[in-house]
Amino acid sequence: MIADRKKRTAEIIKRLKMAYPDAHCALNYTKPFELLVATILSAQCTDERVNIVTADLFRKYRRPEDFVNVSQQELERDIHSTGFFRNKAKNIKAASQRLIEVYGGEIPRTMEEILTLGGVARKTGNVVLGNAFGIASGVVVDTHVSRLSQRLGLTEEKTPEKIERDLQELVPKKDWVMFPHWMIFHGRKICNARKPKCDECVLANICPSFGLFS
DNA sequence: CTCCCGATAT
DNA sequence: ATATCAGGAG
Repeated sequence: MIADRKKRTAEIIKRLKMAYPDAHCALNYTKPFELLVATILSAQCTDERVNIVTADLFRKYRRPEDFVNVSQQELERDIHSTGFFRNKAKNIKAASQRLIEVYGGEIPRTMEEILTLGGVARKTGNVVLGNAFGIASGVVVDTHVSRLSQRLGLTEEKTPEKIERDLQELVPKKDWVMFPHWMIFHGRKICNARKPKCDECVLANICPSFGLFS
């Protein structure tokens, strides 16, 4: 059962790695703090849109202090097009405040500490720790990783936390950071939410959901 | 579970 | 018109 899943996961990793050798974090950033802000903005928004917004945003706001000092209203205008702008502005300001007060303006390097920032849960924590610091704190489970893991039969769970636990059992720790990138690239290009292109999928012959959505 | 929310593809 | 996009909090 679990051994079979593990073997299939290894095959999935092998094929996706081959198909997407250039998979990477698609959010633009030049330092860990920028990746934290970009990832908060990426909730229910395409990373393409986030990159358009952060191009100007990171020119105007360079340090946590800059987000603390600006008015809620002005920050809302600056991030408006990413959606959920009231929550996101509030979360970015609160996280920046705590970064200054408790962590000397630096992003902490453990999941436990990152989770105290507010507006930041495991998904965002894993993105920042994995991509900015190279720390394999867990497996990023976003909408793509969630959807593909279910379709591929790697999990029957529904919540991100439970799916992540299953994936940590199946995916070798050395691949924890790259696995989500491969899954996300595949989710965007082939295994779409709406109409997956099963006829073009390199995983077709080992996918329990082959043809199910087309 | 609901709510937050604009931009885009279909 | 509607579903979906590197989610998180109450």
